[in-house]
Amino acid sequence: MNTATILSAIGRHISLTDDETAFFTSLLLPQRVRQGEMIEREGELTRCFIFVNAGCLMTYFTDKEDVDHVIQFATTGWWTGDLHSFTKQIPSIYTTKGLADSEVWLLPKASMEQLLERIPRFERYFRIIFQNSLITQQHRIIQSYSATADERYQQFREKYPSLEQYVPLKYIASYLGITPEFLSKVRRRLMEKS
Amino acid sequence: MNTATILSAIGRHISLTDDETAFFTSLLLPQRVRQGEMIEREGELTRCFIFVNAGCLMTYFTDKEDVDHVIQFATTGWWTGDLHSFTKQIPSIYTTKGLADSEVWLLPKASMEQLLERIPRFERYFRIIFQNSLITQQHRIIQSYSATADERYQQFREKYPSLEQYVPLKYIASYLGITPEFLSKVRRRLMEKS
DNA sequence: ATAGTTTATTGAACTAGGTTAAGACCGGCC
DNA sequence: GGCCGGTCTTAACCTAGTTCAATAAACTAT
Repeated sequence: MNTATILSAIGRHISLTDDETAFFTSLLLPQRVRQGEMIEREGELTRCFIFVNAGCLMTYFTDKEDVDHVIQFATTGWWTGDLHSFTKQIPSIYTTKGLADSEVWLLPKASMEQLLERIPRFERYFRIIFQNSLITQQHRIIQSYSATADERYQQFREKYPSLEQYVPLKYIASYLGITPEFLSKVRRRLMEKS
Repeated sequence: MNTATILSAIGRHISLTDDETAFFTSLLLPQRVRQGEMIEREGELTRCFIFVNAGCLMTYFTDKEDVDHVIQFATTGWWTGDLHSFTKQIPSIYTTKGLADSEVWLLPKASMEQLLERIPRFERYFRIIFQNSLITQQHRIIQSYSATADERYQQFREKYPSLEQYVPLKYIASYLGITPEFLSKVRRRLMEKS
């Protein structure tokens, strides 16, 4: 498992010396995640921030009626995990599992703190990552309130074409905030139109 | 208009020397916003990031059917504005206006960049701000998908009791993703119960 | 190959929330 | 004072999306 992907992702926002690169990579823990395997579990503390090196993960919330709600998919090049649990060290309300056999880099909380202290440019890096993520989440909220399920599905397909290969429809439905049955109807309507 | 509020908000996350404080405050532009006045408008570039010193603002999105969707309220101590427009310098899709006579500090984009360059600890400050905001938005998405309008309204009241004094019900309805008429029903049901 | 499990689809009955329209209330303002 | 524009509520009807139940198709594991 090599560091090319993660270093290039970071290189898009900040540049590092060779020493800094070496220090950073020394903090990373490689891990494999099999399809269906859970890497973080509801109720446990999130000890690591997760970078997807290959494959695909999803993070979901299980409500009081035991229904899962997908809050995020993450493919190659994305960070994921429960930020709330990670930063405050409280039990997570989310579960993260592999949608395909995947490889991830784990950055433990203590390592993250060392990293930010020793190379403050990483503050910048994560500031930019979180800022972009925030913009995306705001769009998602708007969409969920102003677009119909049909529109949301079409925009999802346009925005994340690469996900369709990994993600079962029922999880896409969940991500869109509808039932799998209704997604079926939506898909049918779209097929009939074209 | 004095800088005590904004400095204390920042002091909660990073500490500054007197020189740094002076430099930071020299970048801020004070502005008054009257109730109903728009401080950022859909279609225009967002030139400044906004800190609410007193009063209350709201940011909303107007959809193709001309319906407004409130995406954020901001009272004393909160940053607001359209991050997407601000960072990429593209026309904003949001409008921000005063819900009450308010005072804000404006931080122009160029000043923000100078600030981050000269005092990299501000990268840390904004990293933390965005990270917390991201956590909040994720909760909001979960809620919109897993809670009923009744539950969302009650949780809103618990979470932001201070907003009720400023915010007309129709905007609360919009924030919750329902119509004002339906919020009326919800409120009535709650009254009858207790 | 076969049985068992998970995923996707279909249709009928249902409900949370939307729409439309009307009236009550309230505050500003000439 | 009286009018006017905005806010809130009520009620009757409407619809996007849910629930439930049955079936088909696709994986998995023996």
